[in-house]
Amino acid sequence: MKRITLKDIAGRLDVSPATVSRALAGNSLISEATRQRVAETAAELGYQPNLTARALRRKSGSALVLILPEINGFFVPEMIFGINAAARKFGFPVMMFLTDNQFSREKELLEYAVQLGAAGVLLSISEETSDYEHITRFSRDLAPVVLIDKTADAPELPGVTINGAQAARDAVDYLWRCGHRNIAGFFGNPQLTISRRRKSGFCEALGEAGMSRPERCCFEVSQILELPGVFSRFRENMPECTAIFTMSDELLVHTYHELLRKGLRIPEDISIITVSDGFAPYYLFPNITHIHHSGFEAGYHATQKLIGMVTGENRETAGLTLPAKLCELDSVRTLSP
Amino acid sequence: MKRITLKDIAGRLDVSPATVSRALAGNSLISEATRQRVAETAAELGYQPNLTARALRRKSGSALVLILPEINGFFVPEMIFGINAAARKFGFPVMMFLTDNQFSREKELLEYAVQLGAAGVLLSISEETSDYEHITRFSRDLAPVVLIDKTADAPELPGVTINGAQAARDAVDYLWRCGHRNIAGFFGNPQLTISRRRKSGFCEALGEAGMSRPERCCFEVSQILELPGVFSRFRENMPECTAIFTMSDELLVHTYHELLRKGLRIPEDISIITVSDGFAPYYLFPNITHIHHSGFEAGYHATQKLIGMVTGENRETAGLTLPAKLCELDSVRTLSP
DNA sequence: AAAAGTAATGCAAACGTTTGCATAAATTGG
DNA sequence: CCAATTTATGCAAACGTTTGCATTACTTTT
Repeated sequence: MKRITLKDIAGRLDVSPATVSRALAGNSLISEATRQRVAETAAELGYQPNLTARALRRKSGSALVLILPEINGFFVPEMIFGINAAARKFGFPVMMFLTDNQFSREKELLEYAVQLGAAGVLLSISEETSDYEHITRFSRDLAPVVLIDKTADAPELPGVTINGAQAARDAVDYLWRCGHRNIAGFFGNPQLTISRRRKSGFCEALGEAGMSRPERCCFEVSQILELPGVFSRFRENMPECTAIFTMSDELLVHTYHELLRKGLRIPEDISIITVSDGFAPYYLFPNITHIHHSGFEAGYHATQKLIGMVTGENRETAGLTLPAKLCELDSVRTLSP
Repeated sequence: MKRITLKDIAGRLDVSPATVSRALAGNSLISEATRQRVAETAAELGYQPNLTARALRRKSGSALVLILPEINGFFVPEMIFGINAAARKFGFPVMMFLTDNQFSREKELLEYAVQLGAAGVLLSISEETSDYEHITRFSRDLAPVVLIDKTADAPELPGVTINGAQAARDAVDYLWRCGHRNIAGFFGNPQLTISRRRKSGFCEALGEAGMSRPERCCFEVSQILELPGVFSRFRENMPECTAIFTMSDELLVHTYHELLRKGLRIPEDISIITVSDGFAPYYLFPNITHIHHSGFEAGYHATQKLIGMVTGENRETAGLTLPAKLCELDSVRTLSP
């Protein structure tokens, strides 16, 4: 089927394609009468603008490119939902790509974003990424970039994330107030800024509470498959542990599984607290006390910020730190002194 | 920064843009010598093709459009992973959109796919969709469509999914073999073909095993928030129930939660089996016996099929039914007769 | 009534590629 | 050595939109 173009409408009405274009765009130079007629015939013929041609003429498309290291069932779905909500609100399509946590692929995909004429890029950096030059270059020369969730320590790159250190501190403080003195923390890949931030918040809070060498209480899990091994080490090193902090939902559910497998009851034998977007905590039993971090909000705000930069309405490139809030459920026991 | 175009390369080498285009495309008309020189200068200048211009000239882009009703943490992430794997392998970008399970939005997005010049569409239909005319029209006039996971009973539209009825039968047969005679089934929105198929498989299997009125054992949950209410009804109606079948991961984890909340032990007090892509079953405890349905495979095959249709290599529009396999873990108890 | 201004529209180029056709140069055959 | 063929390249149009700059037809001012 041949697609209807501006020329077809123009031909029907005996006006020029330019007039039709302007009429549909609501240009004030066009008389109300023709605007009407154009709108009618466009509807009648079922005209659909060719966004490819438009993008070519305008020298840049309207699509946002979303680059994620991977897609798992935790946090990412809600974040994508938020991204989509904001993108739809402002009429931007979203193209999604996965880097599989590979630096080389992250670079390739940024180049690909150039080829596609992306209006802007939402990037969650890969585990392997420690050099941000490809990103700064892209954002300087080509299109705005906003980092999301897995952000970097690069001040010139705006990022949207929670204050991970604070979230970890809040968790530790809460456990401490509940009487826990023997607290373990489970963290993801230490390569990632996000892991380091949460770990340092955790350690600082323990240190300030008077613990010496809080690093002893930290367990790092680069790949989720390593968890059972790390968990065994944890059991050997901290047999008296009364509470666990996990820095993500993924660590939570797998740690939960290990705990139940060892016959430990939550929270009678051991307490657990996590950072979460609030889904997993509700389908585990008992419901898991957590520091709530909305994936939807992160996605929505990052996209809104990016669109602001794309349209030029928002020039400031400061990042955004989202609040995280304690959500007290049933997985932490209060110890009597 | 100005992007490098074919003309820039052509200017440097004193050849025409046409020659450069052909050289880079590997056209055999171009001499080996110039092909070399072109390749070198292209690399030197950092040429990146403008895919927008290419799409305009070719009258259709290379992007695949993925339309999903929603994005949750179950099944969808793996499916997207599979889609991305196949799309990358063949060099197709993927644009993702969500319908929020609204029919009107599904239609809008299909139109939008036209505007974007999609090469093909992967569609998982919304809960509200019962009329497929917009889809058949699109696939007839514009670009190929492959339905995925949430498919329709429309023979002219190729779909990739599991044999849901068979999966449900397998689950029932297994429970029956384990000695269970009082089996309940939990199903999603009955509007969806996928729910109806699984439910009918469930009922048929129970019927063939000798149960009268197997519909009594079916519980339908349109919105996951309704689950607690439906679960209460289940407890009243089937107090002697010894085993539960859930048709999806989402139903599984929430049912699991309700069971534990009521103090029921799995599998001592009650057995549970589900259809799953094999993630949730491993992080719950005990590990959940399930009929395994790979989301990755579904996504990968659907995308491969779509690309085959796009490139014209694969003309046949028959759907694909993926195998589902029993994975025996620890959540089903064998009852002694 | 001529000059100046305003309103509505058209012309044509441009965005970067691709491709049918023409052409030029090199090679072959007679 | 000329004609026929092959090989390599260029020209120009096309894809559908947008937009600066004319142009036309009115209306207002002097």
